[in-house]
Parts: sequence; structure tokens; C-alpha cells
Amino acid sequence: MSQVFWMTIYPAPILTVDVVLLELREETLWVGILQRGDAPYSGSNALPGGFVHTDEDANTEATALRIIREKTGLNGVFCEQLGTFSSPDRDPRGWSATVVYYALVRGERPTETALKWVPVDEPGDLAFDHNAIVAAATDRLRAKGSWSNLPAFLLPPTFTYSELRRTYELVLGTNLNDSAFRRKMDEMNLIEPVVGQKSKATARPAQLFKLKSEAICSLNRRI
Amino acid sequence: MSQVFWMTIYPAPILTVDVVLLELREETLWVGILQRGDAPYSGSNALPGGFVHTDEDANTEATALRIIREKTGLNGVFCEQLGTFSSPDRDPRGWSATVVYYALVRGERPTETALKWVPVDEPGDLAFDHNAIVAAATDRLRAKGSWSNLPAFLLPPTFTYSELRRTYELVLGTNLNDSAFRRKMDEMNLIEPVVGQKSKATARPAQLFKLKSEAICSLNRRI
DNA sequence: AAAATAGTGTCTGTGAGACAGTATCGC
DNA sequence: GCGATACTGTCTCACAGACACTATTTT
Repeated sequence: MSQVFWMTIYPAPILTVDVVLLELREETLWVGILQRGDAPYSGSNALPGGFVHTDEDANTEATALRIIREKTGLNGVFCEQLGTFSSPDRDPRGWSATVVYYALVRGERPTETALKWVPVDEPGDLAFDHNAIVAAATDRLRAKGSWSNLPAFLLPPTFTYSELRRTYELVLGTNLNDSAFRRKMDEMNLIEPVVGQKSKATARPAQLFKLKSEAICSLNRRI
Repeated sequence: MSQVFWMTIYPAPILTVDVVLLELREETLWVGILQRGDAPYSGSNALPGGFVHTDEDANTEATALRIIREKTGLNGVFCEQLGTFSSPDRDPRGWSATVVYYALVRGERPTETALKWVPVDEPGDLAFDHNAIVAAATDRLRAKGSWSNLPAFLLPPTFTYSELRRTYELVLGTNLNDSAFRRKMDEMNLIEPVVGQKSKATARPAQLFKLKSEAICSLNRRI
């Protein structure tokens, strides 16, 4: 290991991977947190995270997906790199960097886990620099929501026009015109109808739709 | 150091910082590369990069700015995190991650340095995964160019409408309508005239402009 | 029938492309 | 004068907001 060579000059920074799990429920965006057991910040709330398992992780995204699987039991969620946060002070163990991913949980939150959900705008005091990281993740979601199909990944696989529009409204923090939204969605060719009908109890049922592609894609127009 | 605890379980990944220096010259985007002296990939071309100096770098961006300063002598260039690239194979020394920044050099390339400049679209074979990283950086530049003032940072501090439009055209790979571009720039309030005039030798001199703010900002409309 | 939500049709203002027309320089 | 580039004015089309209107369900 020639790694020893430079480690004698500069100690290797601590490298971790953290995940911002985001979920939409009851008209609010929630972030998943865990109470830490080990030091540092033992007992504090923090984002789920961990070290790279160099024997099994193909890259830091694989680490993030493994952490998501371990903490929530979920597979196949939308997961994207947010950025790397670093400083000499953010971790009392020394100079550290954390590669952060954010993930969107579709529909129902997983149960039977230690994960707690708190509103993204009032997550309370989190360990490390995790408050700043949560803020950066919501900024990214709101920014990217205006020109991509990202908000759709906060919904279950099938959804109505109204649910999709309401999701965009909550992510973007604005009200959207109903007919203009339908027009844009129709023309942008992102969603397709499913034969089943939504059995909304109170009024006329709505057509259910699903994404044509399970991949994130940018829109030629703004929402 | 409780760092020892987890290092006994998983060896710490190698963490580096790399910089994609981009420059616009002769109607082409160029990327700055260095010939490597040390192993691995000794003799190959690679992006300028290095390890975090934990005694002096406040974060990985500071590392990137220090690398830019050391390799080009430039201060105050636009520099932004592109992302972190990682894998067990990208560095023969072991599992590694590199935090990549891209920087835009304004106007004249620095001389008297070991830096070589190659076209971003044909950079030749680069060490590590640096070809993929250069491609990701140009993708980011092209994407962000369409909704921000980013391309202006490829120009000298003062420039004409025509030069700014040409820069956007080269970054975006499309032709832009002259009068529409002027209208948008006027309304978006990003640039302001400077009293001096450009002394273009061949024809009518053009008004020089400068950015109102030296910060990157997103546009409310697309270019 | 009334209430409620789903979905459609049409008017209108605004912004962007197209392009003609004017201005100012070197020669 | 002419060529060249800088800049301005105007026409038109397309898109998005507004909103009235119709449709289909539950109660």
C-alpha cells in the first residue's frame, strides 16, 4: 500500500456517506432521521449514514443504497448525489468529508424501523452539520422540481393529475393552474393513463396515471 | 483517535480532490491537464489534483482553490463542486473517491505553467476516470449555461453583447437570436454598461458591459 | 337535486423568434 | 461612397394563466 506514503504527510480525512430520506405525507415534506447510539453525538438525532464497505460497495452510491436498504428495507427508491460536505470541525474525530445522497420515498413510509420522520423545515437539532445538509437537500428538491419529473418520485407508482399537481405545488411552494398543468403534462409525454380508475369516495373518480419512464428526465418547459 | 476502531474493520478509502479547469479560446472550450510525474499513471495526462492538506484546508473547496493557485497562479476564479466520483478500481492504490470541482478561467490562459490545454471534446486518454469526469463537467456547464450567468465567467471582466452571446452559443451549442438575446439580458438586469467603448478595428465599436454581481445567479427565463 | 371533484374549451397577455430598418465605425 | 458590425423597432406565433363550462360521481 503506497497509501502509507502520503498518510505520513497528511492524515487521511474521515470519509462517510449520509442519506437524506425525503417523504411527502399529509401535505408536508418529511426527512428520516435516526437517534445515534455510538459516539460522536451519541443520543442526538442524525441522518442515516455510515462508512464505505470497501469489500462490497462499488461506489459511494452503492453505499447510500445499502444504508437505505439497511435502515428502511426499501429497494429501488430514487437516489441521487447531493454533494460532499467537509470541514475540520464537523466531526470531533478529525478532518472529515461526507458524500451525501438524497432519496425520495414513494408513497407509504416503511414501518417497523427505528427511523423517525420530522418535517424538513423543522427537523430540530441534528448532529454534525446535518441541519445544513437537510436544508441543501430541500433546496435541491425545490430547484430541480421546477424543471424535471422529480416530484413524481414522491408519489406512489400510480396517481391522478390532481395528486401530481398537488405534489408539484407542495415541492415548489406555489399554486399551479389546473388546466395549464394538464396541458403541459399531456404535451410533455411523461405520463400515461392506467386502465383502472381512482375510487375517490367523495366525488367523481379520477383517471390514474403512471410515469412512462422510471428515470428522472428534465422537462423542455418549466412547470 | 477512535478512527482506529473502524479502520480495523474497513480500510479508509483514498480521498483526493481534482479540478476541471475550463477555458474558452478560439471558439473552443479547453480543459487544463498536467502530465503526471508520480505513480500511479506516471507519464499520463491527468486533471490537476491532490490530497487534502488537513492542516490548512478548511474544506475540499479550499483544497481545490489551493490546487488552482498552485497550478495556475490564478485567484478568484469561479469554482463549484461537480460531484464525487468513486470506485474500487479507479485508482490502483485501492478504493478511492475524488471530490471534483470545475473552475472557469476568465479570458487569457495563464502562461509560465506546466498546464497543457486540450479541447474538452477530444482530451485524449486521461489517467484514472478523468475522461468521464471531464465529460461530466462539460455536461454540467452546458446544462447550467442555459439558465444562469455561468457562461459570463468564461469571458474577461468586460465584454460586448456580441461576445456574451457568442459565449452562450458556444457553451450551449446553438445559435441565438441577437435581438431576443439583448432583450432578455436587458430585462434580466444582470449586466451594466461600462463607460469605455470597444475599439473593434473592423467596424462600429460596441458598448462594453460587466456583470452587475460577481456571483453566479440563476435566470428567471431560459436563454 | 346538491355538493364535490374531474376534466375541457376559449380568451388574452406576454415573451421570443424573425427580420427589416437605422446607426456608427474603418476604409 | 461601401462593407461591416452594432443596435432598435415591429410583426407574429406559441405558450401559460384565467376562468367559465361540462362531466361524473356520492349523498
